[in-house]
Amino acid sequence: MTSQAFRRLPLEGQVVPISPTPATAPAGGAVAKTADLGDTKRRILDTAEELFMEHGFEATSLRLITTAAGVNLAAANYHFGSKEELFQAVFTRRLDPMNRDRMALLAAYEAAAVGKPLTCEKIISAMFIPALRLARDHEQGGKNFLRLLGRAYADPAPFIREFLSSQYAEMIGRFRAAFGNALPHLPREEVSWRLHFVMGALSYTLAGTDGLKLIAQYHPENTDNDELLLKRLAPFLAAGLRAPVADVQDPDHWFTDQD
Amino acid sequence: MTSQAFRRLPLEGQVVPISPTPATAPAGGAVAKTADLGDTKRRILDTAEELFMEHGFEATSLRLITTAAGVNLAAANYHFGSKEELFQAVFTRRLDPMNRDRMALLAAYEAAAVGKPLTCEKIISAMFIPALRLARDHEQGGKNFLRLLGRAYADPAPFIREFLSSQYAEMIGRFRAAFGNALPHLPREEVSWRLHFVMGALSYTLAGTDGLKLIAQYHPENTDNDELLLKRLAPFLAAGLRAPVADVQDPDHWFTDQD
DNA sequence: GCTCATTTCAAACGCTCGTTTGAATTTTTG
DNA sequence: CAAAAATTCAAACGAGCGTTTGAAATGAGC
Repeated sequence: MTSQAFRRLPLEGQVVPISPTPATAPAGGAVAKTADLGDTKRRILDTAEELFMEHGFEATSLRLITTAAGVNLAAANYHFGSKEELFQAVFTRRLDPMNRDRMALLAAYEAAAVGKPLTCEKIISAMFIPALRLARDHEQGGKNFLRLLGRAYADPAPFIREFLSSQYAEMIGRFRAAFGNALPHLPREEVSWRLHFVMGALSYTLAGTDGLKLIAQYHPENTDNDELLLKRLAPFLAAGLRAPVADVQDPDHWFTDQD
Repeated sequence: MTSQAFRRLPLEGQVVPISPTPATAPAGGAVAKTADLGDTKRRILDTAEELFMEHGFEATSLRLITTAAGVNLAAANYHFGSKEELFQAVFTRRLDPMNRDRMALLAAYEAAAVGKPLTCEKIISAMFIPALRLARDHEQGGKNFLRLLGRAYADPAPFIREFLSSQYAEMIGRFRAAFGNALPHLPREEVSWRLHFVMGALSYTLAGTDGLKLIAQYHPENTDNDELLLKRLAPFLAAGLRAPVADVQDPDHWFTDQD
């Protein structure tokens, strides 16, 4: 507490108010005259989003980011404080509005259903539609972010895990409750497990790593068919959610017979 | 090609023959007198497995591994050549026998079925049982490895992706064919997609990151219930695999109505 | 017991990393 | 236009990285 008392940070920095109209206003791209005003921050964010997606957090250096963005190395620390804070800023910019949309959409569905429980497909669509909007609106940046998000789910770095947990806590709680209402016969614990599986398939799909080159032979470059992808995933997950509960007390069926 | 002509490597190293009886012989643990013979290599492998699982590839340094293993830093490069080769050795040691078991089990099921197509549950169990055996046999090492494996699926490092692809190519092909026979009404492309989703949920579950603290409130320390976990996952996935095919040509149902 | 190959060890190499610094520059303000 | 604030810049810091080296220690074979 002696030498590093105050770090130089821009006065505007760190406080990132959620834009009231994030979808309609391109957030800085409309102003034509001073295109370079506040451009550094956005350029760093965009480039970091792409490179973090491509190489992961640890393997992406600030030098790589700032060089690719065409800005000075020190600008990253000046505008964001540290590499971790930059990483979080990349997420907050898009994840916060997306989860807000998800919860708003779920609430709209529930209000329209006036008490009746929603179908699983409906709840799943409340999770998917905001993700698809993100993928389409910011044409390439959005897709980069979804892949980055999918990979971050599996990143072992503690600060990433804690950050994502805090970002997702509220949304997960709402959707768990919704699935619980949609599947009243299912034990609450089973609902949690299946929501876990849903998140797994979703994040793995969004990550688009295609680790096993499973789909590559059919879609060597799956450029614009994120919709198609999620439209195949939704029925799969809905059917899984509605599956009969396994008899956990009778393990013999699964794991002993091998004929 | 002038200075790095030949690297010093142990004569036995790099060539890791698949043990004919990997499950019965503990592979080095039985010899009591010379417990330190060849112990360095195994200690490095075990420690690397645990630390790679805990921190990921990039964030785990060789110094961290060798210090925790109680061996000299240079021993890692001496026995394995490089950090990447050590990483691959960690995987090969367990992944190769596991996938071999999976294919053997699938073949045994198919032989017993004499031409009749297997059920999805049966095929899934051929994927799960060897993984469960791994989790139980080497009591803690196996579980560490499964979590490491789940995380590696989402790792963006190119050498990891290529390595896993080559390791999995044969097994995935066999299981895709099996699922194709089990679900003859499904287009082949749809089978590939659903196998992709299965791998996603499986890897996410095996990784055990529990990024969103979904299950934590019920199982703060899920120590010995990997079986339970996979027994919940199997019905979920089987139901998803059998789900009716989505009408891809009619996107309106999913993505336009929001009432 | 001597020889020779194998393994271990401490030390160093060159390099990249995230971060900091202080001056130069640009933008804003009065 | 001058003063002040905000931003950019080149340069450097200390630390940690993977890897290499050559000598010391340990093993096996005759």
